[in-house]
This record gives sequence, structure tokens and C-alpha cells, in this order.
Amino acid sequence: MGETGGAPPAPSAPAGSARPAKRAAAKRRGKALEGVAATDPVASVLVQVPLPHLDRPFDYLVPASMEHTAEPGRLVRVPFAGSDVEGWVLARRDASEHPGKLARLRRVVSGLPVLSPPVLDLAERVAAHYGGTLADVVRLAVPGRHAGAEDTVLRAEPVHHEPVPDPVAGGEDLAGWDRHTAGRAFLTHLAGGGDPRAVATLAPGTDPHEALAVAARATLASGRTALLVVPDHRDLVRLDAALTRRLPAGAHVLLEADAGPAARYGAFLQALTGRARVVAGTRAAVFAPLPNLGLIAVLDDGDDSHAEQRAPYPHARDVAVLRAGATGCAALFAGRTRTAETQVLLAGGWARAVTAPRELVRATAPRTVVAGTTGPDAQDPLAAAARLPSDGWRVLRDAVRRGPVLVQVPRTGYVPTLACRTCREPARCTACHGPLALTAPDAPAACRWCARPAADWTCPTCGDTRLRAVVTGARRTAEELGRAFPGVEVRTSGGSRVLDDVPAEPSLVIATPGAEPRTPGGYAAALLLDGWALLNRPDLRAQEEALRRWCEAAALVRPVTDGGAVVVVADPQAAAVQALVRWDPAGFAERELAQRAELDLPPAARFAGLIGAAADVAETVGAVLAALPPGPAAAARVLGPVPLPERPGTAPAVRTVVRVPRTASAELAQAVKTVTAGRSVRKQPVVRVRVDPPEIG
DNA sequence: GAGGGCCAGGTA
DNA sequence: ACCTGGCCCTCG
Repeated sequence: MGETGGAPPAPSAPAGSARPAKRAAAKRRGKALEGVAATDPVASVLVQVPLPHLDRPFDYLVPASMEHTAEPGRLVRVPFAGSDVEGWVLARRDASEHPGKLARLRRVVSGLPVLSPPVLDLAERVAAHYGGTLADVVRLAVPGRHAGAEDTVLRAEPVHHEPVPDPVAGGEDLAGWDRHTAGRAFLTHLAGGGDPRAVATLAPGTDPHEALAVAARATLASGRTALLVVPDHRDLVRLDAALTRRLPAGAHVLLEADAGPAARYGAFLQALTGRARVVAGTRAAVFAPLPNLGLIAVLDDGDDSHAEQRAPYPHARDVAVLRAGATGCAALFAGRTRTAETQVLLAGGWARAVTAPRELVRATAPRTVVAGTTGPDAQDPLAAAARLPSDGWRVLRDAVRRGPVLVQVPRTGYVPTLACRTCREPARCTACHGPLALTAPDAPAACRWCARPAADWTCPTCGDTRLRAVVTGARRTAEELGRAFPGVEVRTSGGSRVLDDVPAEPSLVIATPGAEPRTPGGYAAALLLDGWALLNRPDLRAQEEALRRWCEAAALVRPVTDGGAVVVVADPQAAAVQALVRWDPAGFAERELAQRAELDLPPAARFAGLIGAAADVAETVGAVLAALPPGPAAAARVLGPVPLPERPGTAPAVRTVVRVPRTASAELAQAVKTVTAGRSVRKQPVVRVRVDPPEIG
């Protein structure tokens, strides 16, 4: 297109002028006269367009002047469909299979090959996993170019890396690894150049950021690099501090979008060029181009911040699994709790468990009680004011004399859903196990996945047929608590005002999950409020998420041997509550996975959520089923459509979920890809497809 | 997504 | 003979 005169071997200026005169012809003639590269004159380029039917490389001629710069991995500008677009050189070849004329690269943009071969390979795997396009994934993996940052790195002096000793053999402080089952072995294996894979469920008293830093140090000892991914900026600050203490100066770099385009691109290049040996960052850092990668670690993979918000919505944990599998490096998923997804890795033998032995838990965990279960509920007027059973109240009153007390209050704004009137078990659809909800006032209850009305619902636990609306959490409870303790200082942390630390003096610290400040020596107690609201969220991960938040908070409390106590206000029968009381996140994850397998829920099954106008979604679902091979198609189930809440300014949309067995994951992704490409080429309205939606409900 | 070719069915 | 809209294809 637009290339009027540039036949590859013999540039023909006359041909150009023989064509109908174009205004740019004279300007272009200078370039058209230039020869092409002597060796490998063809560049295979991934053009940066988001359309699924264009998700393949296109060949271009390499002008002689770009012979050495247009190497694989470089960002280039190329003419495409009438305009100039950016793209990445994937390969150089001596010839093209394209039968037509080739256009020429316009310009080599980046000063370095920013898309390294292992990262390209990873991006291809991620695109295939999610049924997305390679261009979309590469755009997530490679940050936008910043010329200033590039200059700085290109001009910097080469760095010399001093060797790092094996922290285990050197008898260094191992930040608690040595107190966990298989912890020391994991580090030793790492330091020896091995590729162990672990799911580490850390005891209270073990700082996860310090643990990651030690794992990074052990990896450096083997002469390799390490990649550490954390949920958010707050974690990154803490990890940075731990790395600064435990690694040689300049060994690590922080890679996060929060830092701005220049800093982000600069950090990316430091990794690419080997100037940094450890990258610590947020979700997009999971693609960081570290050479000689020895370890990829993800902290707290249950945190929903690990899910990318742009298509194809990759999750840092899943990318890490793909990357470790592809490069054969070590992998570590560390956290206070364990997700069903990492439990799959353990169950399949892909990873080994690093766990806290019971005696370590006994020595480090606080005493945990469920409010209202220990002793008679005395008529304490203050307790009544705080809507807190008196046993929980006594724990608090006691603790607040000895130090700070943490009060965890869920964020407001949960969707109102339904639970059994008697036993408060979340009500699930009898057909597909989706959550029941009231879609409109006065409307009958219906499944939020398949929309089937819940007329014949009976509680599987207690047999009751009546439903109740679940009341969402109220911050007022915490405020009332504050008033009930006159003279005690009350601090709040959450939303836009988050505290990092609070002093070790008697006080009430009211925080939302994830925003809990730390305090020297730990909290005297923690009160976990509104557990009902957390547990009854219309989300299949509600229990897991509740346990994760509770354990995060409880781990900030002093051990029972120092009088540390936790009071949780929730259904004492709930699995997450029992797991908290026994401090058994590993056992919880095992049961959680078993239960989800029984109900055909992720990660035991694979879901694809399709969102769009009702007719388009229906059409797409049909096409996806038709595109599946016979076996998976027979096993597939269609749940929905369910109308989505209407938003002003947007057309009414529905969601339908296609469910297949886990073994048919690849086929589902492939079918999704084929169908979206077909719709895109026919200019049909967009149906957003999301494989493995993080929350379904 | 943009640009273009092709065909059907209309209008002058 | 010419215009218009819809459909479908390519894009290197």
C-alpha cells in the first residue's frame, strides 16, 4: 500500500513517476532509491494493532541504513493499512513468503531490542492461554518507550556485580525460612542453581517481604537473576526496604506503573541490560526481561491486584506459572494463606509445599475466638452498643490497656445477596451453583450466573426454603467502639488515607482490609468485624478472600504467648472461620479446591465470560461452541445469559459464561480466539471475552 | 480499524 | 451511464 515504486531487488524510479502523481512521491524518492540490507533484508514485524484478525507477523524490507539496528526485539514504525503504526521486529530473514510487494520499515524507534526472545515466547504463551492477541500481551509486557530514560541507560557506565554468598551456607538470618518445613531446602536448592518450585504458606511472625528478599539473595548466590512480584505499591515499599538491607547496593530495581513512564521504562531497561539483577514490581513486572532468570516469585497471589485490567486480563500468578514452565526457572508463591489455584499446583506435583509446622504456629499465632461462642452473652451495655458479644468485648477491653488494638472493617458497597434464613449459608443456584441475588426490588430471587429463578430453592445445609438479604458491613460499629473507649486514641487507615505504622501505645486502629498499619511489637489484639458481609459476598472466592484478609490482620497481632488475641465476628461454622481459629490455611485450601472440583467451579473448571448485547453474546456463544472440538463441546455448559446492571450512557449488556473441564482449557482459548477474530473481520459488535474472570457473581 | 473492490439495486 | 449502500477482503 502506498509503496508505488519500490520493487525489492531493483528500485525503479521511473515506475514511481509513471504512476498517477502523488504529493509524497518526490519526498519518498530518496528513500526508495536506497538499497536494502545486504543480509536478511526481510524483517518479520508484529504490528501494534488491537484487532484479533491481524494478530500475525507482517514482512517488511529493511533499508540498508537499518541493516544493523532493525534487529529482533526493536520497536519500529512501519506503514500499515494506509498509515504508520508501531510494531516490534520479531525476526530477520533472507526472504519472505509473502507473494506481494513488501513495504519498507519507516524507522527504527528504540535504541535497544526491548522485546527479548524469552519474553516474546512468554507473551505467545500468555496470548494462547487467554485467547487474546500477541500484540495486546506485548503491549502489557513492554512499557512505553521513553527517550530520556533510554539515553541515560545507554550512556551509563557498565556495572560490575559483586558475587553474593549463599545465605544458607553462610549462616545468615533466613527470615524464618529455616523454621518452615522444606524452607531451608528450597533456599539451598536455589543457591545451588536448581529450579525448585514452592507454594510457601508463611506462619505469623515470618515477614513475607523479608522472606522474598532472602529467596532473591539465594538466587543471586547461584549467579542468576530474580523477579519478585507483589500486589501493590505499599508492598513494594516494604519489599524495597528488605532488599536494600539484604542485597548489595544497586542489585535491585523497582518496576511499577505508579512511578511514571520514565522511571518505569528506565527500570525495565536496567533489567534488560543486566544492570539490575533483581526486579521487584507490581503485576506487569512479571514480564520483566531479566536475562538468566533463576527465580520468579509472586507474593500473596490471592490479592485481586494481581489481575491485569487490560485485555486479555492476565493474572500475574498464571503468567508466572507459564514463565517458570517455559524457562525452567524456580518459582515461589508465598503468602499468609493459600489459594485454590496454587493448591492445584501442589495437587498436580508441579510445586512443593513450604509450610509452618504446628509448633511454629502455636508459638507465633495469636489466640483466636469467634465472638459469641465463649461463655454466656452477659448484658454488658457497652457490648450491646457495639453490637459485639460480651466475650469479644472482654478481650478488647483487656487488650487496649496493653497496646494498640486493630479493628478490621470491610469496605462498604458489597452487592446485596441472599443467604439461608436459618443457617445463613450463602444461597446457591440448584442448577449451576452460582450465587442467588435479588436483581431488582420485588423481583424473585435469581441466579447471577444462569438467571434461573430460584423458586424451588431449598437450603442444602438445613433444609429451610426461606431466604434473607445479607446486610453489608457498617463502619459505624467501629465508630461506636471508639466512643465506648473514652480517652483511648482512635486512628483510621483506609481509602485515600493509609497509615504505614502506628506507635506501640494503647489505641484503637480502625482499618479496611489491606490498609492495616504495622506496629512495633505487634498489636495486643485484633477485632475482625462484619465477617457476615465478607463471607456472603456473591463471589465464589468469598471464603478464601475472607480468610486471606483475616490472616493478614491476625499476623500483625502478638503471639498468644505474649497475650495476643483475635476476635472474629462471623458464623462460627464457616470454613474460613474455622481455618482462622485453627490457623490452618493449607488445610482450608485443600478443602476449598476439593469443593470447587465437586461443583465444577474454577480452578477445577475453566470459565470464559462473554459480555455484550444479548443478541451478539448469544451468537458468539453459539460460534464458540461450534468452534470447540467434539469432546470439549460435549462437555461444555452454557450458564446464562444474565442481564448486567444497567449503567447510564451504555447499552444494556448481558453476560454468559461458557464452562469447560480444565482439560479443555486450551481448546476453549483457541475457540475464543477464532471466534473473536472472525467477528472482528466482519466488523460485528464487540463481545468482550474474559477467560478465568477473577470474580464471577 | 481504514481503504477499496464488487455487486445489487436504485436513479437520471 | 452513474450513484449508493452493503458485504467482504486485505492490510506486508
